[in-house]
This record gives sequence, C-alpha cells and structure tokens, in this order.
Amino acid sequence: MVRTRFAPSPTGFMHLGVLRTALYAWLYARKNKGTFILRIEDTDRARYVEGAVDVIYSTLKTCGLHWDEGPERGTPCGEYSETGNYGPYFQSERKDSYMKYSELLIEKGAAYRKDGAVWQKIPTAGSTSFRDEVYGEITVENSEIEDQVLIKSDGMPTYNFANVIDDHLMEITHIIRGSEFLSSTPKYILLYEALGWKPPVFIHVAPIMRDAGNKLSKRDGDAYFSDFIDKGYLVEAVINYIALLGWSPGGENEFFTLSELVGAFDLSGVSKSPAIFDEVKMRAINAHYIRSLTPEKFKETAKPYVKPYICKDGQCAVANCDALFAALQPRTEVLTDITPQIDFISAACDHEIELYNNKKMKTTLETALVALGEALRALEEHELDRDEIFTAFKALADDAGVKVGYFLYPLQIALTGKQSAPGGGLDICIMLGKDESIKRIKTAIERLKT
RNA sequence: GGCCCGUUGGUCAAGCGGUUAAGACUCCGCCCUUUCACGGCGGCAACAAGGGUUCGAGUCCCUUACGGGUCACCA
Repeated sequence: MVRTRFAPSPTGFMHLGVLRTALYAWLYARKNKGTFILRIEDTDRARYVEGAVDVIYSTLKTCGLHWDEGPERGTPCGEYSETGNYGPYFQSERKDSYMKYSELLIEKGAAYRKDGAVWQKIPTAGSTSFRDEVYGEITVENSEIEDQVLIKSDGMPTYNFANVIDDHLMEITHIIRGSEFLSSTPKYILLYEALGWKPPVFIHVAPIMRDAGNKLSKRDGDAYFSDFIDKGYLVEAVINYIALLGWSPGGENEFFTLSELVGAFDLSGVSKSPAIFDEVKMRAINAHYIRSLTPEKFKETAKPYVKPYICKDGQCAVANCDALFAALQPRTEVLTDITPQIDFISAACDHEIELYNNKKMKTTLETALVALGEALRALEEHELDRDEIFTAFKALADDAGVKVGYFLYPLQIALTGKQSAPGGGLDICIMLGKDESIKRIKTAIERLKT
C-alpha cells in the first residue's frame, strides 16, 4: 500500500514549487491506488502565520488535490479510503512522540543533550548510503556529516527529526520532496537505522528556477499560486504547466487533465536538473485551455472581467453579448487580457484621427470619410444582419475595385478607436447594435470633416 | 571551500550505443482574413569542453568548466 504525504509549513502562501511537490505526491498516490496524507509542519513557532493553513487547504482543494488523511478531510469521495488513524496531523500536537523517541535515541547512544537541546550523534567512521528513485545511489562518508539538533531548546522538534518520526509513525512509504533535502537524507537514514526502522523510498525533485541562477522565490512577486490565479490563469492550466516542469510524460502530448496526469505520471520522467519557469510558455498553455472551453463555459469564466465594461447607466451596452464573447475567446491568453480589449464599449470614441491612414488597408482620411458615409447608408438601409451587410459592402468594394477592408477598416476605427479590435468593423457593429453604431459613425464623420 | 547532484536549441524537453537528434513555447516568413487574433504551412536554432572505451557515443568512463543543493536550535 502506497502512502505519500504533503508536509508544508504554514507560511501563508502556496509557492508553485511547493504546489508541484504536492501534485507529484498526490499523483503518485493516486497512480498507485494509495493514500495521500496532508500533514502540517508547524514546528517553527517564530514563523507562525494566522490563517496560513487555510491557504493550504483551499489551494489543494481548488486544484483538486484532495487528501485522504489530514487535519481536515478533503471533499468526500467514495473511492477514497476513510482511514486517518494516524493523527494528529499538526506536528505541534505531536510533541509527546518526539520526546519519547529522542529519549530512546539517547538511551541507545545515538543522541545526547547539549545547550538545552537534544542532538543527534553521527558515527565518526563508516559511510551512509541510500537510493533515491530520481538521483540513484548516493553514498556519503559519515565524517562529512555533522551532529544536528533533534529537539530544540524550546521543546519543539526540528523539521529533520519530526519528519523521520512522523513519516514512520504515519507509515509513509514514499517521500516526495524538494532536492534541497537530498544532502540531509543521510542523517535521516542514520536516524531510521538507530531506531531500527525501515526507511521509506525517497524521491527528490529538482527546484523550479526563476532563471539560470535563481530559484523562483517570493521576491519575484509571481511565485505563488494565487499570483497566477489573480493574473487570470486557469487552475487546470497552472497544474498542467507545473506538472511538466521537471517531469516529462515522454510522448508529444503536453496537455493533460488531472486525471490524465494520474495515468501518465511516472517517476522515470522526473528530471534531475532544475527547470526554469517560463511564463510565456505557461501563457500559451493557458491560452490553449481557454480556447478549449465551450462558449458557455468561456462566457461564465470571462464574465467577471467583461461586466464592468459593458454596463452603462445600469444597462448592458452590448447588443449582442454572444458575439462579444465569441470574439474574445480566441483573443484571450489569460483572463486579464480581456479588459484592455473592450474598453471601447463603454468609453467615448475619442481617438487619434491618424488611425484612418492605413497603408495595408489603403485607407486615408479622405477615403475613410467616403467609407463611413457608405457604412452609415448601409446600416440605415439594411437589417443588422451580418451576411446581408457584408454582401452589400462586398458589392461596393467590387465596384470600386478594392477590398472590403477599404470600407470596413474605417468603420472599425470609427466604432472602436482602436487599430486592433476584437473583431472587424462589421463584427463590432453587431456587438454594439445599430443605434450605437450609427451614433458613433456620425460622430466620426463630423470629426473627419473638420 | 568540503561534500552531494546536474549540464541536448533562448525556455520546457524526447532520446536511454547505430535517429536526417522528436515535439512544444518563443522568434521569423507565407497562407487564410473586414483590423488584431484563431487556424494552416514552412523556417532559424542544441548534444558545455577535452580525453578515453567501442567497429560506432548525446547515450558508458575520466578530467575540466559552468550550474544547482547542502554544510541553522528554518523548513
């Protein structure tokens, strides 16, 4: 029976690297029909942060990484076993165990007291070896290892000690954690040996880097899961991306849902070297997820970003919302891309008249005036039907020996004031509706005349 | 500095003794097109260096360089 654990310290934030470790531990447990345990490592009282555990709970839940055992059970789900007889799951509540085993170690001569703390005694001779599933066989001379504190003078265990005790008591079979612990693993091994316990399987994962020389850290301002959700990333996309940072499924597919990751996850694909975080790549993945959403789902997801801009005097300023959302979907990589694209809807059409000069469209201020006149006429003469009006413009363009853009581009400028709009002139007409469009065109014509 | 570990295009990465060294992102062209996007097609671009082993090395060994981790009463 595989039992993995995620053992974060409650710092108040969920670092992407930490989340990835949780993901891997969760995936490994699910993949092997095992148990995923959440344990809070709050042995450092100086670092205690109010409400920090809630960040851990909520992040895990929104990511779908439900735990089978822990301080608070995850979403009830039939397939999960209902054990949880290994609590408490807060290290601060397990002090008795740590004291008990530190006493035992002292009795065995593997630990001693100094300066009010209990220290682990490292053998001076020999060497210690262990096998890591990612890094392979590792051997260190005991002379290279130094004695370490097991119980701090405040009575709390150190992370190093509490980990060993808890992992054993909770019957953890596979430890998945950051590679920064690779160097201290021999000390753990020595502890397991001194206690006569069988060490679990170790799986160390290389860190996520900001660039070649620096780890992704809070100082960068965008290392936390919440930072990316705030920026408009979809949680599925974030999970998908970080899963691929430091692990490769091997094939050419790089899009995986959580359950697909469970099927694909394999330790052999875990990388030994650090991976540099690339937000541009993550954006691309996010864009893919957004485009894959059904129109309904996209509308629901994008609404909060659109709503402030389409409400005018308490009314919706958009005549055709579906058209708006349909236009936005392929133009959205992250949700926050939306707002700057639709500011034209509620804002007055005040823009640089120079925009009418466009070499590619072969338009100038003069031709724009003509085109807008035609647009106005077309709108007044026809129903607001895309095909019907387009046909009218096409005929006009053919007669004049130009492309439709000759007429439609000035219309877009008149309506949006933007060189790049989420749709062409006609599309914008449909979004804004006949009345608003005509109003804007008239205003634009007046400006062009002066 | 000691000790561990690592090093394939700008980035993520496949590869696990014999390949024209995948794929994705980025970037650049072209096509599509009422702008911008989406989409389609194509292109630029890599085995850190030097020694071995081998008929043959990105794949195995050694050295160097560079990078990461660790050496806390933090985790």
